[in-house]
Amino acid sequence: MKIATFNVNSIRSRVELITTWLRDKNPIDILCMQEIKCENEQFPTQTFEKEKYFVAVNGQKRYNGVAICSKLPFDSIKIKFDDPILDLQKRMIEVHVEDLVIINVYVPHGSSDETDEKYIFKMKFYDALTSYVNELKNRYKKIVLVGDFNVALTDIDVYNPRLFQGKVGFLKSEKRKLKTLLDVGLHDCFREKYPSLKAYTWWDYRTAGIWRDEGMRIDYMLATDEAFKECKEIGVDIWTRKRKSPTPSDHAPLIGEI
DNA sequence: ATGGTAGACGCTCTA
Repeated sequence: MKIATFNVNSIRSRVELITTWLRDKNPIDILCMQEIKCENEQFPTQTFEKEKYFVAVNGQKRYNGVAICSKLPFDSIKIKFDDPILDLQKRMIEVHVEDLVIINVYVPHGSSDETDEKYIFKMKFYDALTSYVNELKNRYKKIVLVGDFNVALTDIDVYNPRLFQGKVGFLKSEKRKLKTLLDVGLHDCFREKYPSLKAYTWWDYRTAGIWRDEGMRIDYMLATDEAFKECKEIGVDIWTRKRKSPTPSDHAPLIGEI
């Protein structure tokens, strides 16, 4: 099945572009979205149902919010993770589809520097997420954790490593947190399939970096051994990101076939 | 050079 992770930067302003993309470009089975920026009642559930998707939403006013749309039925929707950090904002949603556990996460951005309380929250969020996945691994073999992780891991994941020195999204401490999460037993599907391929998932609106491919790889599909074994193809789809109208998200979807 | 754009919301915050 084709699984996509896509930070949509407001679903209400993006729904038209996304449905066009879903119809014309990619038969996506499971679409995981972050930053839907609306409450559950405001989510265009019926639009996705018309496209033959089952819908699961963990919405939040103004900021954050995540959702999963699936062509295949899921038996449960998890939006509470019994953790004060993970549950503070609406940043996670989990569904079980066939023998796969799909977790969709929007990791905190972290604001401007390491001393910012939002950055501290990002560090704590990584610790809590790592503990959660570590525990979940005892009960499920095939786990796919996708989303916006707001960290680029290595120099090939940013267009100019020198420029990103000391910038949130490329700091040593947050890279270490993401590596620790991977060390629980998750594969960075894209990077393991393509060890040296440049493929960004985000380009800054402000510098119009998309036109010079000045971006970062901050969206990931992470999978346990058993799920990664079945990962046939994976790549970034820049079709929506290159539209001039309607305005695209600043992220592009990462699509993996598992 | 420390900007720039975009979105939700409401006289600003977040990314």
